[in-house]
Amino acid sequence: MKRVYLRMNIIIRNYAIMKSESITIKDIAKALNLSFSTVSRALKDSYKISEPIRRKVREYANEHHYKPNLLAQSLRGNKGRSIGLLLPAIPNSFFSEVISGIESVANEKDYKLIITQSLESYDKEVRSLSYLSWHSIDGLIVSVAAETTSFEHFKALQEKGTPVVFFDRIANDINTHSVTTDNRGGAYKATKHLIEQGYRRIAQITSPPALFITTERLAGYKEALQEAGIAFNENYIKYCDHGGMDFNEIQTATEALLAATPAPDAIFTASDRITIGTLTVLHKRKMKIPEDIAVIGFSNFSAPEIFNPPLTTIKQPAFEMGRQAIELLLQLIESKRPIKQFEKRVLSAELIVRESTGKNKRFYTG
Amino acid sequence: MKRVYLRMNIIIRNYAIMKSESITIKDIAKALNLSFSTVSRALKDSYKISEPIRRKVREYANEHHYKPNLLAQSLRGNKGRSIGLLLPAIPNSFFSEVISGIESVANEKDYKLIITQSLESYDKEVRSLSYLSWHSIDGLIVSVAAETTSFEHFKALQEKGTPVVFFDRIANDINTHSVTTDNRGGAYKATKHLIEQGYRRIAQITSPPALFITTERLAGYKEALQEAGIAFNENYIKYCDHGGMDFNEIQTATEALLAATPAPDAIFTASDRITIGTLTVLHKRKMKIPEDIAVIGFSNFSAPEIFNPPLTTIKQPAFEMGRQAIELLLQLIESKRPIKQFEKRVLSAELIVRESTGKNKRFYTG
DNA sequence: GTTATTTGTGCAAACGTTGGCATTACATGA
DNA sequence: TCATGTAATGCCAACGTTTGCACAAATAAC
Repeated sequence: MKRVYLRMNIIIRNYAIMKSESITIKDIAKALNLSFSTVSRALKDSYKISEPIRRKVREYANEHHYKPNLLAQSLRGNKGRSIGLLLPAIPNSFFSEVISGIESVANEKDYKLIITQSLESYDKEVRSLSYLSWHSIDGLIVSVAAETTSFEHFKALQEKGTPVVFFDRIANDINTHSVTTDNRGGAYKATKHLIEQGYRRIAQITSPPALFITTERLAGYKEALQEAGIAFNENYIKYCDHGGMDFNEIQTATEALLAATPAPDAIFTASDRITIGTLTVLHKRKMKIPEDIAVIGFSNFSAPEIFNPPLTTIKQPAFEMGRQAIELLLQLIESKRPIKQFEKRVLSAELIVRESTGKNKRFYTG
Repeated sequence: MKRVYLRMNIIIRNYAIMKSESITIKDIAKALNLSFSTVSRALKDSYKISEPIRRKVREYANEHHYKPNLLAQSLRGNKGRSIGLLLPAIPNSFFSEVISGIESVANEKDYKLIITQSLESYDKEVRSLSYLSWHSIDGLIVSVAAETTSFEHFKALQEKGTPVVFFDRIANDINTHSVTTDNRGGAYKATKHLIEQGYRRIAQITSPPALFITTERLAGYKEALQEAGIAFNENYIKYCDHGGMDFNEIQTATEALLAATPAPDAIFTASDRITIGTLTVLHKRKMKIPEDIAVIGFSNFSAPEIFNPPLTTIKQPAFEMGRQAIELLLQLIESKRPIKQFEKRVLSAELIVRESTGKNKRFYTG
């Protein structure tokens, strides 16, 4: 009963906001016979205002559903209360989940989100950045494009005073907050798991070598190999320079691996796009997984268990990553004094074992 | 050679924009000894301005990378040059692709996108709407939540003068532009395909009955059944009231179908979320697809061919739907006189046959 | 009962743009 | 020559907010 009442209340209030021409500070001032500055101050108790007036103003404002005009506030402070978001691609299980995490906080804190996608292209990334800058964003959240090797454009923005937070694909030489998965640890877990399952010739199809995530994942991979006394084989590492935006790139990589002698007995794919591409090629070639070759993916698929076969994955906490990225950004935006001590948050990745990495039945000792 | 030069050029220009404190109309006016109104008018040739002055202003503006302050323009016109986007969920293969389509046009036309998700909840939808309204959006693109049965909140916004365009899940009794898939035709194709493959007891797990997409899909389904002389069986239709946000909902539906006598020999799932849920349940029960039961999905998965088994789908043109939705919206926003004749665009859906609907080998005549 | 100090309030400018109106200069027609 | 017309430009207010400064009134200190 009570619940219904509350809900109705909310709805009615919202309707009112949507319908009525919204009132301004001036209206309140006129109605209450005050100056607008007093009203403004009463609303945000920013200054010494007597209690009775403050109350009167608040009450009137509430009753009439006063909402500050965001456009005016923006113009005044030259702050649009908006956050730029620059990422490789929206329709991507990982990034769309990150966006969702970011959106959840942005809405709550009344920040607009301006989303742009680089589609892994350096040029588009630079263009997007100046676009966002023009829209006077208060801050930026980025995951850099696969093609990007220089980070000057981010530095330029930062020097102009716009706070930047990187997630997942970070620009390592830019000093700011960042949130990443424990790529090294994740790759280590993945590789170790494969070794434990009896695989020895473990290949990796991954993002471009210039990206920090790539080197980290390579490091974790090497670490696990070394621990097991397996020699590192350069030929088993294939890079996708466009982050797999181009299927051919993945196909070429996969086929090169299959053609190697000896061919790998397991593949570690570094992103969902790459995983899809690789699996597509393997299926096309009628290869059995894991009998012919095992596959493990760094992934964010919503249901890897319905794949053929159910895919073993290293799952990244995408939603949480988004949440934390925007939290860090808001911290930078809203802090009074400039922040110099930056946080590099590392979220752990989880190994979820499914069938694509079943025991290697043709175990060998080579 | 030429290309490199051009590219460098773009980058340098963009850097300049990002670095320098951007100049204003006043700066130009001062430098050229003109009044701001003249400068303003020269820049948008809105008024009679002599050619030499126009040229001088334009040149100066270009040289100094003048970009109008969007915040100021917004305040003046009470138009934020921003578009609200309200959809059930961002991390969803269909919607994220739609967003991508919308984004591609929005960026090009310098519109900000304010994205909100309803998570299929009516309450959250209403709240999102007033949130968007507060942010003085110029227009709204919506796909309504599964829970929604009343559309008053949209009407309120519309009456306030904000143009609205619906896509996919439309509010049928609101008079405005919309873009949908040919749901009826798609469902017809799906059902007919199943029939042709030898299935007779065809079930449907679908969205709530209040949604237009649901009734349309049901209509197409019935049409195909009737054409084949198969009686419609109410028990074979299961609705997911929360659009499948809750896995239990799907599980219950699927299990109810499997428990029916006679159990269906094929299931038509109406969205990716539902498809995932249904397949998960079927796999958990070790049912073979299509031997034990066939599955076809209304879908937008990026790679249904790597599923177990490769999934037959009715594919919706999601990106294109997004593009058309925003095009229609911009048409409404930018039109001088009020538009009264509304367009209901219907994009056709494509049947892609894969293994999950292989021939029914235990063909029967019942 | 003066003079400081505090407390509360109002005035006005500013953010960058735009557009109505006023003004100027010059040309046209009677 | 004077009125009228027109083209080009300038002036100024407005959009809604915030905030430094001024000022009045009330309180405190001497």
